[in-house]
Amino acid sequence: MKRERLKGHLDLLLLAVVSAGAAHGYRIARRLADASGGALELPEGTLYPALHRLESKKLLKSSWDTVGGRRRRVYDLTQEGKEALTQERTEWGSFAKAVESVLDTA
Amino acid sequence: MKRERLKGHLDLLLLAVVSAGAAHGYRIARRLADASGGALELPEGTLYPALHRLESKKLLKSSWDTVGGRRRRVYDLTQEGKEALTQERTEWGSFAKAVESVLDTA
DNA sequence: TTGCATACCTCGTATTGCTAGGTGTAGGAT
DNA sequence: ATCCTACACCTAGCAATACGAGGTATGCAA
Repeated sequence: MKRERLKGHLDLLLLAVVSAGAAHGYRIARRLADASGGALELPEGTLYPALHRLESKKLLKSSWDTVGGRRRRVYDLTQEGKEALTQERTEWGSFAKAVESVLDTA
Repeated sequence: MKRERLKGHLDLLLLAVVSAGAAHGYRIARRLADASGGALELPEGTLYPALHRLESKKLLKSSWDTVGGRRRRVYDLTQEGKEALTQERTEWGSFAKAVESVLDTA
């Protein structure tokens, strides 16, 4: 997958994955990879800054957890995040449809 | 449409539109808008630099034309451009499918 | 004790879409 | 005559963000 392809769609994906249940970063990445059949394997330099951005935008909230001596930051959707996800889904739909139309025409 | 959503997909769209027949910038923008039902209306500051990029990458070639006193730069696909388009289409397909899978799962 | 999976982080870079501003032609309306 | 709209091109600088590279640390199995 060409890099930068995610640009503008990563928020949607992360919010969607977290909407399936609160999870820590590493698990989020695993879920994404699984759900996409391996197509979406996020480098950590992409994942963590993106989660921090979403938290600073108040779309996610986090809390620290310790399991078996390992610390995890667990993320969950905020109310705003749920609304943003709905909006993002809609916009993805329009965008994908528009692209498909262009590709069909050409 | 949230801005930046195009990021990483603009090349595909431009190549696809030009593949329907050589055209100058303004016409390319019109075709894109038409084919997408108005969803994809490129600002000129997006369009022209993108065309220049594609030409410098040798995916498009251009020549000047004058019609009714107005000068136009007409773009057409190179062989490399045709191959890149095929590749881009495939990658779009995988990407879109991956995103849909994630959205369906979540 | 070596290696792997788990688990987090940040800095710097490159890419690229967009805003804002600029140039100029043609033709119709006021 | 003047204004407005559509046509048609361009660039500089900004902003956003995905990624590569590098760093820290735990638990467990070979």
